[in-house]
Amino acid sequence: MIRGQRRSDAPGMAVTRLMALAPLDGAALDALDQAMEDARAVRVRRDIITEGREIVQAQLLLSGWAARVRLLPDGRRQFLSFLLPGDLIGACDHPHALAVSTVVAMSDVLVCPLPQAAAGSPLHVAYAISRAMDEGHLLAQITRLGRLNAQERISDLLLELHERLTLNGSATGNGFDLPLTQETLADALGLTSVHVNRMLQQARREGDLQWRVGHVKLTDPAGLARKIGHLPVRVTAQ
Amino acid sequence: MIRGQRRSDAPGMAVTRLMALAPLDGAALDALDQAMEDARAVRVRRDIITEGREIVQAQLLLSGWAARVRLLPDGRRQFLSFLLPGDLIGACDHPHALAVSTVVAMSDVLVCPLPQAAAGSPLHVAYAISRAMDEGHLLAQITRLGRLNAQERISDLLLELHERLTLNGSATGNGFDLPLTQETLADALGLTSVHVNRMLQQARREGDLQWRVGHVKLTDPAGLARKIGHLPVRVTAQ
DNA sequence: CGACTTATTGAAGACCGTCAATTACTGTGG
DNA sequence: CCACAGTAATTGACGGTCTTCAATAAGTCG
Repeated sequence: MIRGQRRSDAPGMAVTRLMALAPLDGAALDALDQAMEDARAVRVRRDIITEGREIVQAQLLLSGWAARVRLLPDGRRQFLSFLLPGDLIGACDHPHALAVSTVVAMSDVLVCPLPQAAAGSPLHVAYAISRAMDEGHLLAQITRLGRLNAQERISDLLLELHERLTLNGSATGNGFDLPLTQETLADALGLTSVHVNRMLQQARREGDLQWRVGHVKLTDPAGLARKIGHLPVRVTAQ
Repeated sequence: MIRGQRRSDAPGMAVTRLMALAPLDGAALDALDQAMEDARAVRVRRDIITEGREIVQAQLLLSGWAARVRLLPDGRRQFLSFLLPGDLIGACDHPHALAVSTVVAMSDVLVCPLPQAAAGSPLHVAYAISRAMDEGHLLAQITRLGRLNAQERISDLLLELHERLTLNGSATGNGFDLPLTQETLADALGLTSVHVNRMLQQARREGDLQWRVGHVKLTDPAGLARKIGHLPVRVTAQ
């Protein structure tokens, strides 16, 4: 049991997400409950896993935001993807796996060991689907960076985050908490914070979104998605 | 057995790569031999799998180049990654999996069904490592597009391709065949073909590489890698 | 309150895109 | 063997998006 932090209902979002991916049976829920007993708190800005180090234990993000990130020798930084409650961390199934990217906490987070799942079990299916969605998010990120302009990149990322947070029950209608600075957004979108700031102002002026520090509200997600040709990630038929 | 095309030694590169990832036993090699009996030829520019369609059978690329690609509604195109002999196509392990990207043949290619691998078998390990490397390549692509300039993007991608082709035995020292047009390169690097052309000329002038249609020779791969801070993808300890 | 981070604004310029034309190629058929 | 079409590579002029470099305002926390 973690100290100084009650096992609140927040981690429920992680289970909500996994349930949305594949219907979990009692055994799976028990395994998750069990794993949560060994939850571990990681402070904002601390590494959860480190690039190039051996992965000793796959983990499940229970609450808070994390991000996969790469640092270049000269100090440039690139966020590869964001991880939300219910996302897997370091889940690969070969021996002596090295982390291919650092995972850093973007807020104070709670993680727990990822319960083992027998081949074919509901939990196993949920993991596979989760990994496939992760891959989908990476592909979306590549397309964003390669072929969208600044305005489109911002909208596209916010739409993705909104969809994902809706899936795990963290969004409130069209609004959601976004614990990211404009500089962080810039390092995710391949832009400078100055330009992100200008484009965000433009988006606000045009009525596409409302922005308070730590909170975003999209005026019309569906309309915005149509406007920029955004498609949600889908990895299974029904 | 495929018709009109002898089962040449070319597919051997695919086995070479898988062997390099994990030492395969006789059973694995037999399974691969068996699968190659059902090899299928796909013409350049044809889809091997199509985004959004259900994946009926994972495949192994035996010879030729393929690429994962996304097309935007307005005609913009983004290549997500390139696939070389020995790479897996559509290998995901959840039911009713949908392809998250189209895979298109960049040259005439040979593919075969991916042999089943029992959990824990050498083949299974090779697949897992291959998938992890694929992910590494996607992360590298994100970093390229997000934080490298045009010159660095070109060098970084060529270095990656050189490393991968060396792994499966397709490179000849510092040179390798590159069946890509400058426009294709542009759509992979988030640039225009005009700018790729100019940057390639600059790289040639500065002595970094030689470029003939369909063939590249890097003057000093290790030096170039140091110069732009390129790191090869590594996913296992030793 | 004071130190720190984050957001905002302005001016200047670099990098890369767009448009359009020209020059190689490559393969095909007469 | 050459004419031809189609694709790919190359070049030039110009413009826009985004960056860089400051500086200032606003917010946060002990």
